[in-house]
Amino acid sequence: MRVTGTIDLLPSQMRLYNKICETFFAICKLYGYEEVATPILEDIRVFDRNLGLETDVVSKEMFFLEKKQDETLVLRPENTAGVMRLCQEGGLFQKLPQRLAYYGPMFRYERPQKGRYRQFHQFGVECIGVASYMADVENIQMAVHFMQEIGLAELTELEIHTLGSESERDAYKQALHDYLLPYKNELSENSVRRFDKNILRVLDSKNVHDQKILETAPVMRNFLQMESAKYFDNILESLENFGISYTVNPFLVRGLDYYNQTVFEIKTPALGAQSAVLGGGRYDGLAQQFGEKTPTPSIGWAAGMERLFLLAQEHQTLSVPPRKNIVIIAMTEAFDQEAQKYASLLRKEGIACLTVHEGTLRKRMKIASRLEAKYTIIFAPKEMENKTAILRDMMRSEERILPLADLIITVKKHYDT
RNA sequence: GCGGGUGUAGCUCAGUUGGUUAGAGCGUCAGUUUGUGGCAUUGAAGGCCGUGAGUUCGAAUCUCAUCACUCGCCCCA
Repeated sequence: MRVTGTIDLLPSQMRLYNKICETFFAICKLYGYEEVATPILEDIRVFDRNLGLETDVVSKEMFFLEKKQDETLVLRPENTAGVMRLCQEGGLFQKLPQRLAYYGPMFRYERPQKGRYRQFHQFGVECIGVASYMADVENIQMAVHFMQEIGLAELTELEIHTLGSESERDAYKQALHDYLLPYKNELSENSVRRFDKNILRVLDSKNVHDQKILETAPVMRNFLQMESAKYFDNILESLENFGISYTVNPFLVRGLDYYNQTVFEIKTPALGAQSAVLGGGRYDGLAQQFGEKTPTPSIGWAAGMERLFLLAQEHQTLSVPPRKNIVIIAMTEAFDQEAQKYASLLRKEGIACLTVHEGTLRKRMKIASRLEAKYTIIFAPKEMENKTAILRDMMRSEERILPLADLIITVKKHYDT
């Protein structure tokens, strides 16, 4: 009985899964991002105020653990706040800039759906302490690069927007509120809810009448001061120069309160309702929540492993290498020891090797085949009399008889070809 | 939290207006000159028809409940 909202991964799936992980960390290495790890368990205070008390993630989606005295523990619902905590407690804010990466399980108590699970895994990167817009560009470039490397570039697209500074955003929200208020009883039920909860989300309404009202609504762009506008334009210009295509989505609103200025998402139409596979943005104010005296320019993103995995699996965008095992078959028990001995020798050479001890030769060959054997070595009575063994190339269906003394060196020679 | 759909073999699914021993394909296992895998072929095993109650002479099939999965809404990765 699997717990609701969790998934198992079979060996065959795990290979693709690991390939995605390896790709992520290879990208991190190329951009100079170092891996960190924080606990899955955190004090609730890491998240509640920092993500926003009114956000869904905090208000209804966290897994609580039994209270011990006056501390309340939760399973982390995301990891940007956790990384900020790590930076503070590990003294990393003293040595800026920091470029950090993480991977691990996150937990949100939601209704499971395709690509949405209660335990899911996020890849994330955070660039802390670089105020230049080049940090944004680098970060986004990295995200796009990651998509390309796992073959999802064709299936996804980048959307970007800016929320401006906190004061600019507040001014805009106020203006939007003032504009929409007279229309409030005309708005769709959904938009009314958004009006009260997160007014920017009203902009994203699919309702035709709502859209008509929104046609003449104030736009964010006009509330940006010179500095913010220039910052955003610089990013867009750079993306174009680097050949990264994007769509400016003025309705892009992120679900966590700590974002300011640049926000972006990588979306796919191929996953049903779960269109976002990666999301991120700037969060210059978050470090202060963890004790920094002044705003610390920071930007990062997180990608959902399960969503990437589903896309890569369904669209077969990533090839996983064959296992390339060597399988040793001892045809009679008398050769078991010998088989193990040669298996050990091969492993010492860094070559993956298994032995098969049960059943008829036919049966054992089937097992070797299923183990994706590149070569099968057969220790058979007739050949063993002359200190030789059979080496079978499973792909080519060719065999030859080799002196035992040449076995290791021959396999080693052909293993990587 | 709110809607819709589906639960039959390891997997993907059939199962006719309720009617005797519940089927297929794939997979598994065992054979097909007992010293050779993939292909082909023969055969076998494998199901409390999600769970509980009800209607009925009789339920995989109808009703209710419950659980799980799934797709949307909301939100997000």
